[in-house]
Amino acid sequence: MITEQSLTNRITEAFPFLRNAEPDFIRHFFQRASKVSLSEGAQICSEGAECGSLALLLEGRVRVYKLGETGREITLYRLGVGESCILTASCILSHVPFPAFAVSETAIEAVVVPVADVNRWMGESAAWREYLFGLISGRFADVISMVEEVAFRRVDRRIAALLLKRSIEGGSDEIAVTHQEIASDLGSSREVVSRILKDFETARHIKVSRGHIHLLNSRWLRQKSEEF
Amino acid sequence: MITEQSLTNRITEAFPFLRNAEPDFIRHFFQRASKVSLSEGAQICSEGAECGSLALLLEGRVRVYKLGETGREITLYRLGVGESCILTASCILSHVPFPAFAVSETAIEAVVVPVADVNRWMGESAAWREYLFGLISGRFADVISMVEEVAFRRVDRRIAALLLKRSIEGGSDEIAVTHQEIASDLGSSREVVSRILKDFETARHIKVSRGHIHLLNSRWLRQKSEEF
DNA sequence: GCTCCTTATGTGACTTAGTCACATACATCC
DNA sequence: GGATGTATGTGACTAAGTCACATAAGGAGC
Repeated sequence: MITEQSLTNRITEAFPFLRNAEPDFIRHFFQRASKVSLSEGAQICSEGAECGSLALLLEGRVRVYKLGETGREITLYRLGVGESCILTASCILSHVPFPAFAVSETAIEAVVVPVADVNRWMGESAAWREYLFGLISGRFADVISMVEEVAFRRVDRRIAALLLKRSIEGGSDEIAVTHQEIASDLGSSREVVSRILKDFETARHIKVSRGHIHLLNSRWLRQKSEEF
Repeated sequence: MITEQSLTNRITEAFPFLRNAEPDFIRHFFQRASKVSLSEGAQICSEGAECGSLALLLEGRVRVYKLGETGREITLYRLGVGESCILTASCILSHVPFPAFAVSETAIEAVVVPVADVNRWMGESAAWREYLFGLISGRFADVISMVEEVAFRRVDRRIAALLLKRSIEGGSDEIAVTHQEIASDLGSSREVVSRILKDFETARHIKVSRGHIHLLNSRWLRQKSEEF
């Protein structure tokens, strides 16, 4: 049960669908919700696990990824504030085991609600239903474009796109990332990433140092990322 | 509106969730539904299209696929009797354009219902809700395992698995498929498939002829497909 | 400052996959 | 039985992934 005014305000801020939701639903929601915190790097869901509750992200970022038999990884999508572990929801609602891993990339605060309520509210609140459906479709689309990426796009272009995205997100042309992290994001391998980054550097489009990449020529990277 | 007894029976047969659904919902469903037929090879949804209705498959099979800029294709999943173009549903419910192509692989009969009802019934019928959610999660899981396949599994193993699956589905060790079709299914290219099939044939595990593949050694194929 | 240690990165040699530009083979329809 | 369209074969090349290492960069502790 969440009652504290400042917290309910924060939650309503992070989840705008609550503004337009049915008063009854809102009341139930805060009655049944509780708040949890997790530190960075915490395993949130493991492959095959059954989820007993749904977490709505109030603060922080979560990475959902697949792990290959060879140890390689690929990021399916990320969750930010206002989103929720929708794969969890999907599993909850259809009683299917979770087919991936989820891990916190930053410290996290979340609002959690029990499975039973997630289900019940589907029938009671249009706002809740639309919120969940919107998330699921969004992630579904993410994963589909991931298939497209992996199946059809060249790794050098995908790396260029990733560097740009990170630079924009971080608001700086200096980004803190290791080659391994890039590889795990893209589902490629570290050596391949290293080699391509080296090529970029040789052509003076970036500057690499241990754990950091400095973008020197974003225009070129954009062009590269848009080829095809 | 569908009233004919034999047809409503057939529909209830294909969509068991209707058995346990609320009587009111069932009545509305048949009131608003209509039947359509499509021939093989018909384009059902195109990338970027907005879908105005939801189709529930009564007979036939649909392939949903992505098209790469280079012309290569990859199958995301297939729909059979009792399923429905859930990507459509997902797009309907979240007002997002359809991110792929769907085409009929056989002649098709389907029950279609207007978007507005799809939405409204979500609030009115638990059975309907569970049906749709079940489908979405199922497809979501399909696409996720597709990402895994493409990112991590070797093409020869994927081909072995595909041959076995087709053989089992068709109930025969003789399957009618071209190399191009296999490539389009897996998101690979025809030459690669041809070469791998040649290798399989040289090792006497299959026999290839124009448009057909004969499995000679299913046990070996299974083993191959299960490596990793 | 200097060592130790962990983690990050570099590299060559090799295998697997995808591309391009063709050549050939097969089926069937007049 | 030749023409035509589709299916398949092939070599040469580029891109990507794997393996087995070598090397280097930075922090912890002294």
